[in-house]
This record gives sequence, structure tokens and C-alpha cells, in this order.
Amino acid sequence: MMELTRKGEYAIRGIVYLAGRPLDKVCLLSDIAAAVDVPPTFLAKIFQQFSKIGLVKSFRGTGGGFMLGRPPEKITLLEVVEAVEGPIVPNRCVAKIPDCERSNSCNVHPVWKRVQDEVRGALEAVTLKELVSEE
Amino acid sequence: MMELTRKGEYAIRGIVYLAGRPLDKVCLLSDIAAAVDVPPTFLAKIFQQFSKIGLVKSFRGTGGGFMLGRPPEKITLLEVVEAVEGPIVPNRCVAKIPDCERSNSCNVHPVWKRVQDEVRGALEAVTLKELVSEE
DNA sequence: ATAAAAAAGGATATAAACTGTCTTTTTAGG
DNA sequence: CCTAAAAAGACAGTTTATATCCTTTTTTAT
Repeated sequence: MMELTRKGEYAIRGIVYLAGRPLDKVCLLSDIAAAVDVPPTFLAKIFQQFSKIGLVKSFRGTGGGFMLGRPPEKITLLEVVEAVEGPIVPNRCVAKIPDCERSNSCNVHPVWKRVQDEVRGALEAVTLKELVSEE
Repeated sequence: MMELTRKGEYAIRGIVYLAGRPLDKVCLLSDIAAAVDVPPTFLAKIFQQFSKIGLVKSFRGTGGGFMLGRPPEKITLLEVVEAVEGPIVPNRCVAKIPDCERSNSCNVHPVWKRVQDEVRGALEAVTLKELVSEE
């Protein structure tokens, strides 16, 4: 239960790798994909999503590729995960548009709210800077 | 992401309802299903899983049905959820048999471990007793 | 201008998981 | 023996996940 999908896993690997490269250098998608061992076509879709919300900057044409959209310490793991997986919603009742009417009377509801807050908190507390392995 | 399935939702509804009934009374599955608005055949599968691990006691034949296997204050929400959804595993790397070898060197790994611990903790802190609505 | 490089976008395909239903079997009571 | 009820197993439709492929657009270099 509550499992990150491949897409999420790949997304993290890809952007963490990018965060570990020289920040002013454009990286080829194919290079990133090879480095983190992810199908290039799949990673392309992921980076398109990143690009749309500014998590990465993309450059087309010869010499093109990707750069981090912001310094690594300004990008949280929560942003990365939600970019590709959507919002953290442990149960429908705590979604933005909940599809459960009894939320008010339901005693389980606050539990899911708490789970949601804790997960979001844990992911928001971590930035890409802390995730790049320094050696 | 991280969403409880219908099965999980139904499981909670069903067993919380049972916990709110007189504890020594056997309840018909069909009655429970009707009360909590869940397809009876689906709920049957769920209660079979409950029964196997002793969360509920089942009685076959005429006059049969289900009873809570333990007092409500001795059953946690975590048990109920894991009974039908399997273990709480936000990422494969924190599963019992992880399929990621780099767990040692990976900086993301401790984050998922933390998420796992917090979710489990939040669900374990709540018992069925607290979930039955008293009015 | 043209060709080549690279990302963007769209369509498609396969497999797995989710959400059930149906049928048969087992157990218990009257 | 007959009926009530859960257990067990098979099956089916839908949705989501996991990609891949192809075409288009943008940019750069020749």
C-alpha cells in the first residue's frame, strides 16, 4: 500500500542526478537516462512534466538538454514527487475535492489528514541538495 | 499518490461498524454490507481475510455471521489496513525484501524509511474503539 | 537555406492491479 | 435432510502503470 510508482522512482533518480551535475551545464536526456538506468523515452515524459512547472529548464536543438530550474536547495522532494504522481492523498476524503460526504462525522477522517500532513512534511523537509551523494 | 483502495476503505467501514455493535452478537455479512454501503460479495472477501488472521471470528451455517476477534481497543487501524492492503511500503527500497541494492548509498532511502515509520505510527495509534462514533 | 540535433507532443500497446460477480463447496442448525 | 451462511475459487470488465514509437517543433551548425 501507498507505493511510489516506477515513474516516481525514476523522476527522483533523474532529477537528483541532474542536481549533482554542474548546475550551469545542460545535460542530455539520453545521458541522464543512461546514468540512472531508466528507459529514455519514459524519462522524457517525466522531464516534460518537470519542465512545465519549472522544476527543470529545457533547451531544444543541437546542444540542447536540461538544467535544474532552481538551485537544488530550493527544490523539495515533495515537489518532485507531486510533479509526477499528483498530490499526496492517502484517502479520497482528504483530497482537495473529497468524494466522501461524511467527512464531518467520520472519525477516521482526521487520521488520514494526519497521515497526509506527516508524509508531506517528511518529503518537504528534504531538498535535492541533501539528496545528491557527495564523495 | 499513496492512495487507499476501495478495498481498504470498505474494510475499515465494515470492521468499524462491527466494532460499534454489541460485541457478543453475531452479525450477518449481508447486514454489515447494507449498513456500510459496500457490495456484499466484495465485503465477503475482505472479511475472509480478517478471519484468517483473527481480526474477526466467523461462524458458518444458520445463525452464523461475524464477531470481532478481539475487543475494539485491542485492534489498531494499522492492522486493519495491512490485513487487506498488505504492508505499508512507500517505496520498494523499504520493503521487507527490498529490490533496490543501493539502499546503503542512497540518500533517499532514509526518507522513505521515515515516511514508512510515520504512517505506520499514525495508524497504529488509533484503535477501533476510537473510531466508532458515539452519540 | 539546409541539415542535423534534441526536446515536445500524441498515439498506441502490453501488463498488472483494482473492483467486482458468480458458482460451488463446506459447515452448522432445525 | 433441508436450509442458512460463510469459504473458496474462477472469471470478467475497467482502470492504471509502464512503457514504445512516430511525428512535429525548435534550435543550432554548416
